[in-house]
Amino acid sequence: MKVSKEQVRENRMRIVETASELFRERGYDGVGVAELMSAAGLTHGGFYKHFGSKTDLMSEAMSCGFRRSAESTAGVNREKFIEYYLSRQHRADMGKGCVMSALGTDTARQSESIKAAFAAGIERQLAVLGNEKNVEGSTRADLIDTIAHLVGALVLSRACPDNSALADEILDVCRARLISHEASKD
Amino acid sequence: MKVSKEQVRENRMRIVETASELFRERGYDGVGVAELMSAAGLTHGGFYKHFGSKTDLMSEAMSCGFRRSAESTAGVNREKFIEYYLSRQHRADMGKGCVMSALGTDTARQSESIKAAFAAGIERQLAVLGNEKNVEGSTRADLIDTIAHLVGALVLSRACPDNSALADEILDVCRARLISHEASKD
DNA sequence: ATTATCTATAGATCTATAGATAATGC
DNA sequence: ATTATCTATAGATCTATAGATAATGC
Repeated sequence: MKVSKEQVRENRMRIVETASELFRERGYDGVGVAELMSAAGLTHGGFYKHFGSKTDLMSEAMSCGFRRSAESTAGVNREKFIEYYLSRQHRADMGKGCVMSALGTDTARQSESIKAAFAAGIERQLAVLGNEKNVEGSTRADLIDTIAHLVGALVLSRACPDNSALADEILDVCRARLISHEASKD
Repeated sequence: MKVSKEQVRENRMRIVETASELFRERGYDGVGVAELMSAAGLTHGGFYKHFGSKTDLMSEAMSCGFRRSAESTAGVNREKFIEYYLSRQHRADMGKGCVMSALGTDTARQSESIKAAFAAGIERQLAVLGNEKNVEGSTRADLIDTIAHLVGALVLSRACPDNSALADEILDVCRARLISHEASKD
């Protein structure tokens, strides 16, 4: 049952990517190793040849999620980013969405090494947003402020009953404020 | 081993309050019924005479936490509230702090009835803030916007390594923005 | 007599490990 | 020969229930 080196690399990557989505969807404690491996098309016993522990995977899954976010954010200007971030679509798909809003609170309860991966992810996101033409005038403080605002709005909206008026109101209010605040600066 | 009716009420309340803190500290999945009851000074078998399930307790524990927050927020003006909310002290004590930032993401993954309790808590918090003299000029939209901003800043700061520069930077940047934004309105 | 709490346990998880297997890669 | 994956399981959880106990409250 041994597989080729390339297959091993591929399997490992698939585990990380599957975990990255599942952890965002259901939380760190909400996904077991067996289920995770099964979702990746493997049996759970094999897990420990790839990772020392479930916690070790968490760091990698987090970095993987941030990398994906950075990729899909590259080239998007501030206004488009805000519109995507506070969209119903993003709210509905926690597994494929922003890591900060999906795993922020989980991370607060975990080890320093996982927090370090989270902080690196924030910096990565700040760097991507800071690179865009349309936010050339933005300071680092502007970007931090915007990101915190976005994360809070999404977290609160998701915690409200599905399709409730309040859930939508939160997104709509914050979107309007965030975009008009930008406009008033120009 | 039967106890008086008053003792029963007292025990029930203590379970809810203990749960309210422990859930905020370690998350819904991070606290077991046995440990919870033990922290409340009881044995775990007795739990199910008080609550139908652990999930049922979650709703009550959440409302309890929001009630406490509303109590301690009453009479605090906007600027003081922001300073407390984004303080190192609040960041360090998740168990006794804001429910929205501690359980927002947990709630997003739970049932509609728990989300309803969360939404009611948001409304309660909005009502308290809206009642304060110093925010008489604030619209509902202003308050929602402010709360989202605060929650996001705290969630991100807590997810960064303890005492890291970034963790403090997030609090400091958002505090300055939130307070100056208010000042510019006057 | 009722019933809140206790002890004990059922049954289902969960993380991690042990040992067998079989295909790769020297 | 090495080793990634498999099956099987150990040992520790976790939620929930069953039955005993003993003090309240009719």
